[in-house]
Formats: sequence, C-alpha cells, structure tokens
Amino acid sequence: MNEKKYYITTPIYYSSGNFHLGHCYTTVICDAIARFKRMDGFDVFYLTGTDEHGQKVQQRAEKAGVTPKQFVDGLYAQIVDLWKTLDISYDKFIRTTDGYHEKTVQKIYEKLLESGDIYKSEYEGLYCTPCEAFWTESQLVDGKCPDCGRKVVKQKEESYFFRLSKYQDRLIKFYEENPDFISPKSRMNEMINNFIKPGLKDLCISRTTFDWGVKLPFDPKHVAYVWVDALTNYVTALGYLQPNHENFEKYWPADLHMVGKEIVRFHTIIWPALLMALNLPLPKKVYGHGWLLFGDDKMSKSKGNVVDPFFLVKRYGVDPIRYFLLREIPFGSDGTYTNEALLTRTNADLVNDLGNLVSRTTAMVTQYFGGTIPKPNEYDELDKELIALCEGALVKVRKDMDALSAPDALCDIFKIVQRANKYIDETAPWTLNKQGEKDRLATVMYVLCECIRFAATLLKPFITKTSNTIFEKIGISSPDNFDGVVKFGGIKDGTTVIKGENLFNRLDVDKELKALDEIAAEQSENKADEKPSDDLIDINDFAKVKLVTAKVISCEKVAKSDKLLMFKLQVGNEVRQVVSGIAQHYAPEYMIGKSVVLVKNLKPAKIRGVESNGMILCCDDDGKVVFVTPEKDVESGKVVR
RNA sequence: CGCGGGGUAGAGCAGUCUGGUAGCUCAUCGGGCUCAUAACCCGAAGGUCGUAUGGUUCAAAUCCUGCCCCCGCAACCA
Repeated sequence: MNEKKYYITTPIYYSSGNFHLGHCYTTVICDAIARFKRMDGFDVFYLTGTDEHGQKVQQRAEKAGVTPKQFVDGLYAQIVDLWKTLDISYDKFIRTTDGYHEKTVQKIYEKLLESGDIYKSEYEGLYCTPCEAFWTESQLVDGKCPDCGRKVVKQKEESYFFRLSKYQDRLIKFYEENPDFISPKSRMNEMINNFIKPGLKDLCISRTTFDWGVKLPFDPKHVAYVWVDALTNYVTALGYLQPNHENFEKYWPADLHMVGKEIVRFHTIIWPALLMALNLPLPKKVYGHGWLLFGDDKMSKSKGNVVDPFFLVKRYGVDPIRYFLLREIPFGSDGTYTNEALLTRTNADLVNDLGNLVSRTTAMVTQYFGGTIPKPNEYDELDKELIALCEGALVKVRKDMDALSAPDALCDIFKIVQRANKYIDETAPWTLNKQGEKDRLATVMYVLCECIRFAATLLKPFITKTSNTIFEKIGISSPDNFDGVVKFGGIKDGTTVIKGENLFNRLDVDKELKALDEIAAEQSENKADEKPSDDLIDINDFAKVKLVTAKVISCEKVAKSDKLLMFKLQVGNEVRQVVSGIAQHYAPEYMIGKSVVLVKNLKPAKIRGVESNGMILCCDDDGKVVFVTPEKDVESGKVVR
C-alpha cells in the first residue's frame, strides 16, 4: 500500500439543469484539497463527473425536443467549460453514459445477482397512471398525486431488490470501528437514528417506468436504479472489472468522498453496503459539507435562484470567487452567498491585505534597491518573529487541511500577510532609507520578500493564478511542492522583482451592488417578456390551470413588506398558505371570511421568505386591484372553469 | 414529545465538550504613517450570550430543566 496516495471525489452532478455556484463550491473545495495534497507529496487522483441517466433527464430532453444523449452532451460541454474557468485540476471526468461505465454497471449487477444480493420481487406503491410515477404516502398532497392532483392507485410492479437489510449489522459495526467515517460527526447520529435504527429495508434497484438508463443484462426491460448507477462511478472510473484496472489497484479505496449533506445517506449506507456485497474495501471518509445558501433559500436548480458562476468569474476573476467559496463558508455548516459578502471579502483580504503587501514591497525594492532583492544582514528579534511564523505555517495549514477546513487554512496563511503588513509599519523602511541605514533596510526588504514567497507558495492550492502572478513579480519560478516553505531564506539575493500591475483592483462595493441589482432586474424582466401574449389558446391549454374556490381563514401583513399579505385559505379539506401583493388595496381584516378564486397548481414560491402555494385571482383596473369572488356563496375547493 | 443543526455587538461567525474578567472579521468613530491600491498600523465605541430576572454552583454563553423562534431530513426524489 502506498501511504502517499490520495483519491478524492466530488459527487457526480445530475445533468438536468444548469450548473450553479453550489456545484462550484463542492468542486472548488475538492480542488483545493487535491492541489494541496499534490504539493504535499501525495500521488493524487481527483475524480469528478456527471450523472446523466434517469427519468428527469429523459423528461427534460423531451421538453427541449432533443434526445437524452444530445441533452446531456450539451450540459457536459457546459460543465467542462465551467471547471476550466474555475481552474479545476481533476484527473478524470466520468460520465455515467460513458460506455465503459455502463458495461461495468451491468457486470456489477450480474455479480450481485450471482452472489445472491439481488432478488426479484414486487414493488408495491402508490402509482399515478397519467404521470407514470410512484409516490410514497408522505409525498401525497391531499391523498392525491402531488404532480397532477389525480387519484393514485396501489400498484405492484416487478422489480429487483438489493438485500440492504442483510448489511445492517455490519454497517453499525463499521461505524463503530471507524468513528471518522461519516464527517462531521453530527451527521453520523442523523444516519443512525433516522435510518439504521428503524431498520433498513431492502432497496429496490431497478425501474421499468422509463428507459434512459443502464439496462439490466439479465432483464432488459429494467434499467438500473440511478443511485446504483451513480455511486459505482467511484470504482468504474478507476477501471474496476475492466481490462485496465491499474488505477483501481493503486487508488481504491477512496480517501475522501466529498458530498453535500443531502446525499450523505446514500454514501454512508447504500454505498458501503454495495461495496460489502462486492467484497471491496470501504472508503475512508465521507464528508457531508453544508450548503451554500443564497439569501434564505438553498441554492438549487429546482428553486431557480441561481447565481451564474460564469458571470461572476467574468466580472471579478477566478480567484476572488475561489477565495470566497473556500474562505467564507464555515467548516461543515451552511454558509450564505451574498453579493456584498463576496465584494467585501475580496476587498478586505485579496485587495487590501495581499495585493497591497505585494504592491508596496515590490515598490520599495524597486525604489531603494533598483528592483534587486538585496542580501539580508543579521536578523533581529522582530525578524525572528516573522521567520518563526513563516516556518511554522506549513504544519498549521497541513493540520487545517487534514481537518478539511479550507477557511482555517486560509486564515493561517493570511496571518503571514497581516504580520508582514504590520512589520512594514514597525520597521518604517522609508525612515531607514532617509537615515541611510542601508544594511537594515536590506534585511527588511529581504524578510518581506520571503514572507511573500511563503504566503504565495501556501496559497497556490487555493488561488493558483494569483500565486503564479506573485512568483512572476518576485522573479522566481512557481514551485510545485512545499519543500521551499520549510526553511526561511529560500530567495537568492540578486533576484529581480517587477512592480507591474496590481494583483487585484479595488471594488467599489456600493457601485457594484447597484450594478448587480440592475443586472438581476434586467434578467427577470427578460424572463417576464417571455410570458404568453394574447394569442388564442385551446381548451387543453386552459385545462392546465386548476382554478378552485377558497375561503380566507386568516390574513395578515407580511413583515418588512408594503405590498404583501399572507393568507391561510380553506380549500376543501386542505389549508393553503398563499402570499398576495394586494396589501395596498385591501386591509387584512377585510379579507377574512371572503371567498376567492385560487390558482391551485401554481408552483410554490418563496416571496420575502414566506412560502406561497398558489395565486389569488384579481382584476387589474388601471392600477386598482379588485379580487375575484363567486357571485353566490360557494363551498371552498370547488372547481372553477 | 420523529431525528438533527442553529439562535452570542449593526452584519457574518468563534467560544459551549474540559464552568473562572465575552473574542474574531467586516462596517462605524478617533489617531498614526506616507512605501503602497482613499491602502496599511494603533486605539475606541458597541453584547443583561433566544427566553424563564428557572435550577446547580463561590462562579454559567458554557452544566441541568421548561418554553419560544429559524433551518434541514423523514427511504426509492440527486
């Protein structure tokens, strides 16, 4: 076993929509870890990819009028471009539609069938025929299909099952023996209490309701369950069960599966059980990181509140974005993206501290020594303090990175930068220059350049481009390992610095925020323009809109909003919360008890943080808003058409 | 009582395991300096640590108890 190998994976991202900053977060963290490990002497294999099968992909493709393959090809091109933009240094990109992966998944199914871990049975569930989908009891809305509102029927379907229950005890034992397997620790309790304790049920691992997937070799009506297809990517990418399996021998088991907290379950229960069934060693760690929140909402594809990473990189550069993602989100828990946080973080750390340190140092070396880094003389106590800080940094940063905490690592590296800025004030080189103390001045300049070299070396895994630029400025080649940051004094005197342009340009926060708001407003306007015109529609189009009567149970103003009212509506035997922008036209008290007409199947939306499930019909009479009500009293929940 | 996370200065967070003068970053205010990108360095103001003026203790952000609020998960949905 090579102790110095490191196999790290991101989740494979589901190709059903655009990629957003949340994907970037996971991938950038893994990239920083991978780059750090490489520089720290490990033989690293960094895997990422896309999950391209499944019903949703098939549906999206249909909607877009292309084949599923064409659809995922388009997204693949996008994501590869995104990773290039973000300087992601993956060693391999796997697509679940890659031929070798599909073939291997089939082999895995055969193997599991042979070993008796798969059996054929019947899946019984609540089925909505028009939607061709199974639902669980808890997913039903009002006892009916959450998608179309129609009745569901109990239906049996022939399916293949994986004997997950068989591995329950072995899983518990494994967790006990490997307490760090699930990280952070809190997630371990969650898994045990929620899933293991109540007892594991066998897992249905085939589908017949769609066909965009890997066909089971022994029963081609069935396609592989997406999670079996997806999870196995971590071994198929290395060549498992394939002629060329060198990488598998070398890198498996994985050292780290980095995943979002929502899929910890799949990686800590199903995946280990599958590996046990295949007689393979288990990964060393699954880390469930927090989410990047946008305002108050999870940044997800389905909610549409996506910040476009391409746009941000184009406007601000890669490294501010990478730095923000790595620095701002606290270790293991959720963090929030706001434009303001990005801008102030960039200004405070990159522009003011790092950029300015490099700028003032190179300027002084240029001014006082004609651009040539001088030879240092004797170090005094102050110098020794900085030297100790620099020489101790790698150990600290390594510890931070072993704990997978990029924010702590960056914080520790920036201590050098901050201390160096202070050192300039303490030594006042301009005074030394005036007083002609060239010897002392030379030492100060040399110490500063060394501090910059240490910081830039340690920063390389995190903000590679900037690090390289700094090395150009101080006239030495960019290192690809940490050998040079063990001992102070690595720069040869006589090296030539280049002042050049600033590393980062100062951002005018107020101006930028305003600009970003304007851009966001423009985009939503463009979307609004796409809404249907007054063209004629047929009866089927109209039937898509489910209108029902509803009675107002309660109504109150939404906090911090002039226009919004929050309603609780009785709709048949269901209560709905709806937000409506009519506060300037109706008092909340007036609305209580009124009958209204509700668009029942409107997608839920969060307005000012309050969830709204539907829309109350109103007339717009030249700016005067009047709600629509039945002419006679009608019970709530009745269809309007 | 389903499970888990959280509620600490204007904002974002640390401190809670192992009680002992409440800390960091940003923003605000005052000062210093001029090498540098209105930056950098020093200092100040600002918190009854969700709540019960609850319990234990010489001492509670920290331990115990009740309550309130926010967020996530709840199995075939990635």
